[in-house]
Formats: sequence, structure tokens, C-alpha cells
Amino acid sequence: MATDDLDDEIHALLRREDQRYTKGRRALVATLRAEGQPVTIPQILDASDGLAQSSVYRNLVVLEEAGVVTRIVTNDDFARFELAEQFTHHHHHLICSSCGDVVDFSLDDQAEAGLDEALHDVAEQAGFTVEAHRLDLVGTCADCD
Amino acid sequence: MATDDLDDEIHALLRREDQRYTKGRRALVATLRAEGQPVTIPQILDASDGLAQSSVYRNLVVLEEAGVVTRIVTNDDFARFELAEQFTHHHHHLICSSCGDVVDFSLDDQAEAGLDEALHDVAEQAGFTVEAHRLDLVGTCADCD
DNA sequence: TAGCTGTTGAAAACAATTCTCATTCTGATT
DNA sequence: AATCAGAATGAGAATTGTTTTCAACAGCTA
Repeated sequence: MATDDLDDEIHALLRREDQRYTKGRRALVATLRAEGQPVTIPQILDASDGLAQSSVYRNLVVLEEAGVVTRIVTNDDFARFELAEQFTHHHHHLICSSCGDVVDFSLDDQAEAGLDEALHDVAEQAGFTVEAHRLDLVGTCADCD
Repeated sequence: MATDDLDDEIHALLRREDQRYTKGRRALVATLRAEGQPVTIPQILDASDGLAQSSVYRNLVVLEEAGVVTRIVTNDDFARFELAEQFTHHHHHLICSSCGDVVDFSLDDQAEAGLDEALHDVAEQAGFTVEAHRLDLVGTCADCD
């Protein structure tokens, strides 16, 4: 997706929540986009300077509520953030239990479709309204082995 | 599994880590067993009295390291704990984003097998050593709808 | 330009979790 | 049984990622 289109869509999502797309929020999105992988707040502060820590936390909440950004919580100390799937593609996470690093991966279409169907059935039986499914592989990454 | 067998196995797991299976730890396991669903620490403290908060936190770490208990982290304020799968059965979680409640569910064998195979391939390609996979459905539970 | 409203930055507050330390328990040895 | 060493416990303090506060500021509208 071109940067301009992405910014337009994000602008629209924020406006829907009566939020502005400020310079700080643009910088945040740019950083997440540049990283291309889930990042912690310390990583964001290192990668993009000029942003105050409190504003980063606050804006990530705003962006998350608007559906621009996804928060990934693991057993690690820090939460991680990445652009929402609508701006990237549907994917899952490899979580390293040694270093805490989180890396994206995708299933092939057939496996994903099969999973979707099975989950749909489960949710229906439980009277559960599904917003998203999350699939993580927990283990040890190549670097930590 | 009978309570005695379960206690024996847990005892063995703890001994492997040079840990004792004390009264407090037995009470903790009994509570988790009685609940049968993931519970928060406040819930544990309510359900079983006589346990100090600091000991519950500490012992859950010990039990987790020994592989007796699994920690479930969500966007909710509190972590949740349940008996490890080896003492229950392989399952996944319905996570309510409204009330934070977590409920177990299982996939049918065929779907689970298909998923396993797909994940195995992904991990191999990434040089990732898998310890576990986690699959959560995030949404709204029947009570919150 | 003036005025209103939302945003920012720095620091204080908050809260789940972890740590400290004095006391108590466990269980192996005599 | 009595003793002793090491581990576990309870109460509270400390830690730390995150949230909130509040005064100063920026951006929009008239």
C-alpha cells in the first residue's frame, strides 16, 4: 500500500473516533511501518526521536482503539505493537520464550481456511462473537538455539 | 486423572527442579483443579483462604517453571493460571474482550491435526524450535453480548 | 488575531508483580 | 526425640511498565 493511501485510511479511522492525525501519531505510524515487525515501546523511542514516552503510550492507545495498531501481549516485560492487519496482511506470531522477540508468519491459504471454519463452528456453539483469532507459536528462535 | 496420581506426577515434576510439594502448593493446585478454568490471582485468593498473596505469586512461578501450571496473559489487568495441558487436555481459549473472562475450548481432532502439520512446516522453515502453540479467539462472550 | 479545543511533555501516580527479611516449617541425621 | 541446615512462608516494601495529571502549546475557526 502506498504511504499516501495508508495515511488517508488511517486519517479516516481516526476521524471516526474524533481523533486527529497529528505529527506525533504520523511519526509513530511511520516507525511501525519501517520496522515491519512487532516492536516494544523502548524500541520505538530509540528508533524515532523527538517523541515523549507518555505521548507514545497515549497515542498507541488511541491508534489501537481506532483499529490502526494491534497490541501484542506476551510473557515478556513489554507489550509490542504493529500495524493492524488491514494495513499489512493476516498473520500470526513466532514468540521466542528466551529473548522475547516476536516475528510474524503466515499459514498457507488452505490451512488458514480450515482453521477459520473450525473456529467459526466453535464460536457459534459457545454463543461467542468473534472479533479476531490469534495463533502463536511459542518456542526458541534460531538465534537463541 | 485421580487426585493421587496427579499429586504424584506433580511431586515428580517439582522434585526434578529441586522443589518441594508443600501444603501451600498443594492448596494452589487443588484450587486450580476445582476451578477447571483459567483463574486470576484475586480469584485464587478468594477461593482458597489461608494463602498469602506473595506466596501465591511465588508458587505460581515455581509451578510454572516445573511445567505444572500454565500462565495465560491477555490484555486484561491480571494474568490467569490453569493446570498444564498434561494434566487436563490440549485446548485453546475464548477470550472476552469486554469482561476479560477466559474459557477453554477444543478443536475437533481433524482440525487440530491439520493445524499441527501446517505449524510444523512453518517452524521448520524459520529454524524455530516449538514448545507449544496457542490459539485464542478474541471477542465477546454470551454474557457480555 | 483571538479564542476554543485537543495534544503534548515532564513528572507524579498507579497497580500488578517481585523482592526482602525475619520467622516458621521440613525433613534428614544423629 | 532433639538438632540443625536449608527451604518456604507472610507481611510489607520495592520495583517497574503503564496511566494519569496539569500546565504549556498547536491547530483550527471565526
